[in-house]
Amino acid sequence: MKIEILSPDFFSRPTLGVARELIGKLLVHEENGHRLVGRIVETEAYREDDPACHAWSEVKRRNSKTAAGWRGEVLMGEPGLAYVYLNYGMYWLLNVVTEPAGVGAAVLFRAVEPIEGIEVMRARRAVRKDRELTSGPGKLTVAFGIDDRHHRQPLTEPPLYLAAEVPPPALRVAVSERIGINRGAELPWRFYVPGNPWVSGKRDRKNLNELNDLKDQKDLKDLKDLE
DNA sequence: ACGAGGATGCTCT
DNA sequence: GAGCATCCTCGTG
Repeated sequence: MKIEILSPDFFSRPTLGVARELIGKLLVHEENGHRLVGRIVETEAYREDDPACHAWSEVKRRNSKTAAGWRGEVLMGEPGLAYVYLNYGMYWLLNVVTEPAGVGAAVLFRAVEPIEGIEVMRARRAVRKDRELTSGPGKLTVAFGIDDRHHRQPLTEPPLYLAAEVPPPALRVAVSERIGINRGAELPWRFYVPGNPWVSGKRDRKNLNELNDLKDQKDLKDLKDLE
């Protein structure tokens, strides 16, 4: 499999476009002599002007000097860095920082399809079906061995990085509202591969709107920067 | 098949 | 003390 590591330039762009284009890309972790590879099948965008974004209160407060030690400070940092945080006290969630430095935004990785190193993933995840290995944001970090150690690390170089498959796979991309949030819940900023078994949540979920149908939605204004 | 509830810890009020 | 970008188990039908 021929792959090309994504550079910081890829992430230094409008967040919705990055989130959409990350669908089909690869998440790779090289560790202990083995290589874990997953194809990204579900992402969510979290933008600075978005009440669900962890940079929201900080931006609203117009506190340009972010307090040292604030975990979300990296969101305002260089594109391509990892933002990793503990959610519900138990699960590390992986994001990649987007947009130029100074803008607080990121893309959350919600699901990947196992491609390589599946034995290691099975060993880390005590589940019966392979479909359960990486079909959720907390599941995939366990399967890939991602935790606090990766916070602030660049995802543009080994051992943990994002890459494009050459040639790229032909995948459909669908859009829906984001999962598990209250504020900003109506924004259609979740991207996924319709029908892929590793997409999180219940199967046959509603909202199978194809991306091309977004013209008909009133959120076109927000999605303008997908071009 | 589906829903309710518990585990568990950090952040903000 | 509440809320949280979750996951799993154990009820019930």
